[in-house]
Amino acid sequence: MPTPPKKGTAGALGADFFDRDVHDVARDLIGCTLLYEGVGGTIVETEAYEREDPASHSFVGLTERTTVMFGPPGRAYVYLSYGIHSLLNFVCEPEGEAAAVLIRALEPMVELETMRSRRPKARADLDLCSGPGKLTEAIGVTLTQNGARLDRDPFLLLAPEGKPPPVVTSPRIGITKAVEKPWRYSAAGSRWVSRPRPG
DNA sequence: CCTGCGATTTGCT
DNA sequence: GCAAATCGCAGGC
Repeated sequence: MPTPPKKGTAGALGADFFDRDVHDVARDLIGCTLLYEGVGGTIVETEAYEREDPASHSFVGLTERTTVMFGPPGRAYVYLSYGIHSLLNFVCEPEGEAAAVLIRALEPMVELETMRSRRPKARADLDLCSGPGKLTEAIGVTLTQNGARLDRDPFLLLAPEGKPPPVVTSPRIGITKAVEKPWRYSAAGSRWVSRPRPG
């Protein structure tokens, strides 16, 4: 059977990209372009969360909040952190599993002025998207996008145009369980990652 | 450069 | 009832 042509923009990442090991996805997302309503940039930092991972929301099993994580891959899992920040994750692995990649930092590339106006507290462009709560504020992602497909508007995810950058791993940030797992993935040497800097 | 703390809401025990 | 996948500000070195 010939492979049917893929719909959507050339190079756009579909559900098949996310239907595999969450660590492979987290690593391969570094260097990809993430746009939300035409605003965003290059992904430079992610973290992987597994089904049987004490640091993952999915560890407690299927609840109202974790329903999206247990659902099909290629969807957005957005939740409220510390009562204030919306954090954006990409659901991975087959339906019934529950793994997700947290998007932690972007290099701002498109619609810089829009992002600056949404984040007046950012003193420099380095502060626009250098954290999971910062980048959702900058690109405009909110809780209403929980469960939304990533392969259609208003999301646009593109594979790197050239060679993807080298990736370094380090321990995850802001968790209290499974703190030793090196499941934070960053573009090597990037100035756009969050604190503390890897390495 | 670093450390400490309050904001503010939800979800699970 | 409390901990939480964070951020920004204050204060000290």
